[in-house]
Amino acid sequence: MDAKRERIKQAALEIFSSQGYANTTVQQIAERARVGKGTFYTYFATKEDVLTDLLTEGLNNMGQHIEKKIRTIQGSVAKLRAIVREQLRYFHEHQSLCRLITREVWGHSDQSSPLAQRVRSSYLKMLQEVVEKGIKDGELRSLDPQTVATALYGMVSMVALSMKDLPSDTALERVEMTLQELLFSGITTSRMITVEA
Amino acid sequence: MDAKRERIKQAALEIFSSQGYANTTVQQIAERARVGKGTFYTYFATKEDVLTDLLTEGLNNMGQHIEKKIRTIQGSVAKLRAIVREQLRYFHEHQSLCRLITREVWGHSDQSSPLAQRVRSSYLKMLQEVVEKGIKDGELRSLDPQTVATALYGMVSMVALSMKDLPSDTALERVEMTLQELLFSGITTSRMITVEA
Amino acid sequence: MDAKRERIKQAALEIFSSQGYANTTVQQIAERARVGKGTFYTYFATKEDVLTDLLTEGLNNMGQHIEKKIRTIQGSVAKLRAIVREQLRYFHEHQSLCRLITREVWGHSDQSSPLAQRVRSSYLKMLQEVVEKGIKDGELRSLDPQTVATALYGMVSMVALSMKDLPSDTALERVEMTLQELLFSGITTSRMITVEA
Amino acid sequence: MDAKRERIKQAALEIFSSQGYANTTVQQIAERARVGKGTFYTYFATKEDVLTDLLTEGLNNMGQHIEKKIRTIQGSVAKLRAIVREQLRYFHEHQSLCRLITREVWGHSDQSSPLAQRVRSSYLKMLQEVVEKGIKDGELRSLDPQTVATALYGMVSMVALSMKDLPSDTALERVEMTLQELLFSGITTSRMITVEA
DNA sequence: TATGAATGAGAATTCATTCAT
DNA sequence: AATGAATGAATTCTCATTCAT
Repeated sequence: MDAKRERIKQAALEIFSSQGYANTTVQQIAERARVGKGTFYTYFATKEDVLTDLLTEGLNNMGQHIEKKIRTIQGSVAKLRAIVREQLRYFHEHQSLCRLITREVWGHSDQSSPLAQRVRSSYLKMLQEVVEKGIKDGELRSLDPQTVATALYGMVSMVALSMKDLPSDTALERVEMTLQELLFSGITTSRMITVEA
Repeated sequence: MDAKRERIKQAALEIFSSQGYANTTVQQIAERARVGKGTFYTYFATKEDVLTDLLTEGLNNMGQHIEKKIRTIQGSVAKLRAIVREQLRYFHEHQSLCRLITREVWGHSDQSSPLAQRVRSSYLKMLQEVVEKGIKDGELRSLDPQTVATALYGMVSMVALSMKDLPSDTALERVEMTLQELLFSGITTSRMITVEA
Repeated sequence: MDAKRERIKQAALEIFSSQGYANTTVQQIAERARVGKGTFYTYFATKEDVLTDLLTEGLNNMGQHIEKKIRTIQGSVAKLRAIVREQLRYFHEHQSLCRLITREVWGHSDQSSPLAQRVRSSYLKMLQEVVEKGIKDGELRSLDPQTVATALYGMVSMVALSMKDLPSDTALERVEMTLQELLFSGITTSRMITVEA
Repeated sequence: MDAKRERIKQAALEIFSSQGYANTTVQQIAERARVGKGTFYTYFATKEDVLTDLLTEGLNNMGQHIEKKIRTIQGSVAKLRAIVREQLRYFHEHQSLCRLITREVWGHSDQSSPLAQRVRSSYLKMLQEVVEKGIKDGELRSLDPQTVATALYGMVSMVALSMKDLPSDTALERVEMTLQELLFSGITTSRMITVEA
């Protein structure tokens, strides 16, 4: 039964996300997954393994989900719009995952966790490439792509984390619109005139 | 000697930030602070107390630091500019604190940690008020202030976390400019025309 | 299929001998015997049962083997010679068994393991009887039979344990001769003159 | 208090010897030493560390004790006599140590435990040298020194293990005399005539 | 009969906290 | 005030044994 492995992962995700990885005991995970403590170790070699699994799989899934959505979209601006929309929805729907990534990936220094480093960059790299393309095509302003990608990611994920547990769909849409406006047109009423180097 | 208390706090901050709160032992903190393990408990009742201290004090300090900077500044846009600048510099200079907040405040669900809740909102509230004022004055577009405040915070802090350990001052300035441009004027070359409700 | 039972015993013996009983898992035994872990329990009720089986059977086999060899031999000295020769060869050929006996039988206090007690004495008793007969017949000097039997056993088995894994037959013969000389004629060049009580 | 370290070692020795290392829990050691379980780890890094300590120290002590005794003795035969006497008394007085060595040193294959290898040879080497000297001086017959040393060791230690817990001193003396006779003059009434190569 | 997934009792080890000095 | 030795609760992980297939 591979359903058991999934049950364990799901249980782990939920508890990790609410208490943090380090405060979670294998016992708790097993109980929530309704399996024996020993069974946990039939499916995962160590407690850390579930974490790794959850993080890589979670980010991979989101990455694939989003890539599929934007593949057919023309134009970098439109692509970025879709990314904001999808990342927000994904993290909103998988708030536990988002919290886990924030805690265990962004909350670690690169040196102390090579996993964090790896996981972090996989998704960001895609964002960055979209931004670079947009700049080359003249659709986007010439800003440092890496900074832009990170800022976009940070903006969306922290907003997702702030949303109360189950806001109505309209609330979600309003938040999304706010982020889109902010990101694409800026916060000011009058457009700044900037002379770029 | 109150210097000892500060030494302990500083030591704790550094180790918490690089290993995470839960993976840090009181022994390690004491060693780094060059005091005996028992001495730790002369100054703090529990290990968690240092964390609480660091988080509240850290965010308070940043809040006060920034409030002082913007007090004399006229105009909401100018104020926000200053906030972005100062928060980025503060988090860059205190990357440990930033990481700690990300881990222990944003990485927790509100329910599981009332402290997180409290700490989180104290700084955000100020941001939000500046945004609200700006909207009322017509300087800022009419976007949801809470979302904008959170987005701004997330953007800046994740960018701060991404900066390699000791970038040159010019690098810092370039990142700052990118964020400013992004936030105030948006990412697109052509201003979106949006009809607002 | 009773071959399976033997496969399991053989596998257990080898692993017990090299890692010790307590460090050996049923899993390892099953793997080495090329059966499923559950199958182990078709043939043995508990892990300890295999150990008991191996020890009693091993010592019994050696006992029978040796008794058969000496049955037709006349004279106690000749009998003892044969015993030294055969025990050395048996333990050399079954070094695993010898190590197991040393570990699990001699390495336990009598109280803690009645099995040890029983197993130990079965073979020693035979030795002792041969010695007693020899003394009565005037072939052997009047030394305490129990001590002599134990000494002989200890001498032979520790030497067997010391022999590198696969010494040539001539090496084995040289060792055997050394033991025979030592035991029968003593270590000194000049015969000690001892007045016996 | 370094007495505590000794209490722990003594407790460990006793329990290891009666139940075997692997069956002994740190809990049991701590209880018998009348300290908390955690205290055990103040003095020893791991459970294995006590074992190592006991084995090396035990054999070293015996080695030194015996070397001191024989240093002033002239003649190899006399030296060997003293060795038999002292090893027997030492192992009789420290039966726990003897059992521990038998179990954990002789009961392991060399490959599986480099410690065993090392510990085993340290004492045997000394024995062997005495034998070699005796042969060179013509006091001892020309037998393989390594085999003789091992045989002597095995003989004495297994006899020591067999002695009921607290035999009278006269019993001990009788056993000692038996071993001496056996080792030096051989078991037969008539001296074997052997032509040596 | 053969199997291996499931399980929980149990073991080593860690660590926050206490307390006597 | 400062210290570190002492402690036991708590945690991860192992493994003999059971049992449904």
